Amino acid sequence: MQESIVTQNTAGQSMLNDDVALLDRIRDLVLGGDYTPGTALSEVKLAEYFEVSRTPVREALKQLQIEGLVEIRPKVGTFVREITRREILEMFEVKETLEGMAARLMARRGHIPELDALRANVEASELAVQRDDSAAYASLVHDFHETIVAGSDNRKLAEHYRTLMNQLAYHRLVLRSVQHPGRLAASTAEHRRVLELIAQKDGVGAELAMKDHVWSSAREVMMDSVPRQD
Amino acid sequence: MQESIVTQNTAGQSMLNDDVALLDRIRDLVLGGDYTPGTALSEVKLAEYFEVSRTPVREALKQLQIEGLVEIRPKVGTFVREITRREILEMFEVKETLEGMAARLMARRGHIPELDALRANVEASELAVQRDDSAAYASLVHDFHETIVAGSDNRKLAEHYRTLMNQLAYHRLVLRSVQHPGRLAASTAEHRRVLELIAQKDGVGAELAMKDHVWSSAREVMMDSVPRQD
DNA sequence: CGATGCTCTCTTGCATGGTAGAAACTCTAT
DNA sequence: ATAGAGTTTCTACCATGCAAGAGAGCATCG
Repeated sequence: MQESIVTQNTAGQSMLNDDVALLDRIRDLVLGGDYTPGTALSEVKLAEYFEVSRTPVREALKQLQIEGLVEIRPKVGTFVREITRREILEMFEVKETLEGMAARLMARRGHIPELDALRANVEASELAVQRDDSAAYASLVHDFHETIVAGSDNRKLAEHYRTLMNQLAYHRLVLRSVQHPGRLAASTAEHRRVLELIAQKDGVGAELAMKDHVWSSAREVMMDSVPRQD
Repeated sequence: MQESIVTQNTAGQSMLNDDVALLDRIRDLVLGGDYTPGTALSEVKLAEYFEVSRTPVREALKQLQIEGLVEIRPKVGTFVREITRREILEMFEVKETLEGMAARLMARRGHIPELDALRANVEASELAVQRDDSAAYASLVHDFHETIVAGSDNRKLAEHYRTLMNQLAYHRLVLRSVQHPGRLAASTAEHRRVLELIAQKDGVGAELAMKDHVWSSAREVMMDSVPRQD
């Protein structure tokens, strides 16, 4: 079972990036979605595919277990974990809180470079909505949230946020839900609202607006991207 | 340099707990405070002390690096990281947000076993204050916060919280600041306030009260336990 | 005396062999 | 046919050997 480790499309680009951390490459493999939950991830197979020994593969898998993406059953094997609907809901709750916090912290900082970046981002998003360019939009959404987290100027918050997003495989979820025509415009309006509240240094308002926004998009994503699996 | 790996007191109890994860044992060593920041943690020395090979030690150190407790400089060595005052402040900001979230989530759950545990905890704390028993109090403070996080019924939140507390070495910090006579009574009053708001299912109120409380204790801890080091 | 280059020793990084345990498979007996 | 015990084969796990880089110390040269 499970003859080839990876699909052809990723094999094409795996020629020159050898300094990229093995951990990230294996994580992308797991998040890539080619594996259904329960699939075995053999140390040996992965080592052969990535042309390294079992030791670094093992270290990476151990980390992925801590991140919650795989499950290592001692002396049995390593398997792609099933992420339950409940877990995704919990992650969105944490996401809502962390991003709300980030908006609040950024608002109290006054005029900083990230604010200009945010304004540029929202304006680009509005253009993307007009052109109905959902690919560009998905990328801009990602940047919007990253910019606010960076603008919070709290590195620990940023670390927790990054960990969370890795577990959520958020980008993949968004790509599917962003297709909804109505949601695109609504989401952008919410972005602008958050931006304006931050610009007005209204920390509490920005936090609430951000939480509302996260929750709206969570609802949207949970609707059609996350199957009822338990 | 650094002749003995561990102090005598821990050596006494290290006889029967062999199934305890090596990661936790090394983390306790680092958090134990016997090492000043910058101290080298040799894989070989640790392996000899714990009577295992370098491989599991290496895996544990890699995880501690991700947790932010040590710094691995490739081909040079592994060193106890210096945690800056700024970092501690950032961690308290995240702590404030996460615990506020936990209180809010717990409040909306209604009558659950954790609520009774919380009430018992606060009453025990009030007794401990009367008896001026700061050792018992420190333990109860820990349980109070753990109970609220558990009561939030959000496992992802609990995971992030645990990670954060590991980095903060919070217990050590509290043990020092709890000596302040005035703070003990004030802190307990804040605990009761949070409890009552949760019992009344006032999620927003509980969140705000919790955040206030975390911030007050953070101020206290930062005052005398955290030296200005940068 | 100072600066520069070399060597030697220390570290982590990686590869690999052997071990123990879990699960699946087969063969046997009922 | 089915249940059970033995065996085989897979897995993660750990120990260890080797390699490569970083840095300290020393010698040598200006």
